Amino acid sequence: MHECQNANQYAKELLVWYDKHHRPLPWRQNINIYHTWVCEVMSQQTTLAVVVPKFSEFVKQLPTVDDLAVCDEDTLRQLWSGLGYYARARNLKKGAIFIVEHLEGRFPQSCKEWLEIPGCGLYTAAVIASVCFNEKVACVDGNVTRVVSRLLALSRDVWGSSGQSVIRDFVNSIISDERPGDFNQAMMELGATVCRKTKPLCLLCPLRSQCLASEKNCTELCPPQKPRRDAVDVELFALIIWRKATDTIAIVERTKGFLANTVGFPLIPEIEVLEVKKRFKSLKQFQLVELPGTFAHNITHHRISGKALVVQEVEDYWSAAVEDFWQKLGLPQPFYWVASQAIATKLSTSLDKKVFKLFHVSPFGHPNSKL
DNA sequence: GACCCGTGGGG
DNA sequence: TCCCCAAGGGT
Repeated sequence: MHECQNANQYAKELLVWYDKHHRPLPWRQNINIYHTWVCEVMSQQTTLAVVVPKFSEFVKQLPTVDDLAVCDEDTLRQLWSGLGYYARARNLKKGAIFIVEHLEGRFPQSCKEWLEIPGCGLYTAAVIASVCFNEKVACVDGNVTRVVSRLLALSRDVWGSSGQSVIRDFVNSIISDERPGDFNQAMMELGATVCRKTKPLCLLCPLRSQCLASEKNCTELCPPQKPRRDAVDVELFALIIWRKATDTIAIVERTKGFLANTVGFPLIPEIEVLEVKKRFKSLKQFQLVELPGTFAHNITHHRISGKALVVQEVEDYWSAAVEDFWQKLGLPQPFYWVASQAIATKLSTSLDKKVFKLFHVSPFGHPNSKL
């Protein structure tokens, strides 16, 4: 097992290094519970270079938990645009509402209490509790897992729940008594900048003399690679349903599956396109144009290849039969009409922006061009 | 435990 | 161009 006299040594060396070398991230300037919460949720599975500007804009537009709790969905989506994993934004707002409505706007004070907040798991609750409340609780993310697996030369699986427990127990055994928050951030910072996945900079590492993987020269084997799913190819169509009379375009709220909790163009599997085309073609009020070109987009392990179909209503039809027809088409609901000039500002997902680009550059599709 | 969910940046 | 991946959490 790990000896206690070493525990202080790990923390001591690490904190000396951290004080000297940590990056000046915006949320590190002065500790703010709301800021810490927002930046940690934003940072989940996301690179910090992308997070930093998004974080600043987010807390500028929504400075307090009260602002977040009452913000409109469109604002939230725009602030989250480019970050992905949109459930995080939904949970963040749910958490804000919970804090405002059930905790009288007072933030939870411990790791255990933070675990009750939507979107806060073991990692996030531990970071907030240690950084904001000086709670001595280990936080274990991908960086920390890598650092510890090398310190202990663990080449067996460390990503499953039992492996994560081993990592967490070890970190709890060496965590600083005086500065648990800085210690946790230091472990992550070390993993991000020195104990990197590939080409670790062992010569710069403050823990080198205590690192078994460095000693055995086996950093490449520790930790073992996370298992990954094979990519799956998906073909789909985006529908650009455009009312000429009002110059508006149909936007749907996606409630499940890909891009849940976002709004954008209706998406249908390639295999259903024929049926949809047939239904529109049976009505003289519509003209169909399949835009030239395709767009490529990845969602987790799905490799999406997409095309866009413009469905233009050249004579009035929707005003009378819209609800019924929409339902018969099996398109996502609810939907609403957005002025074509305002479409670009409504879209928040990368996929929708790619679709819009196909539309915008096309002589067949541009709202300002004559069809 | 298995599987789900986005995106931008880097090699 | 293509593949890899990053300060995870929910179901």
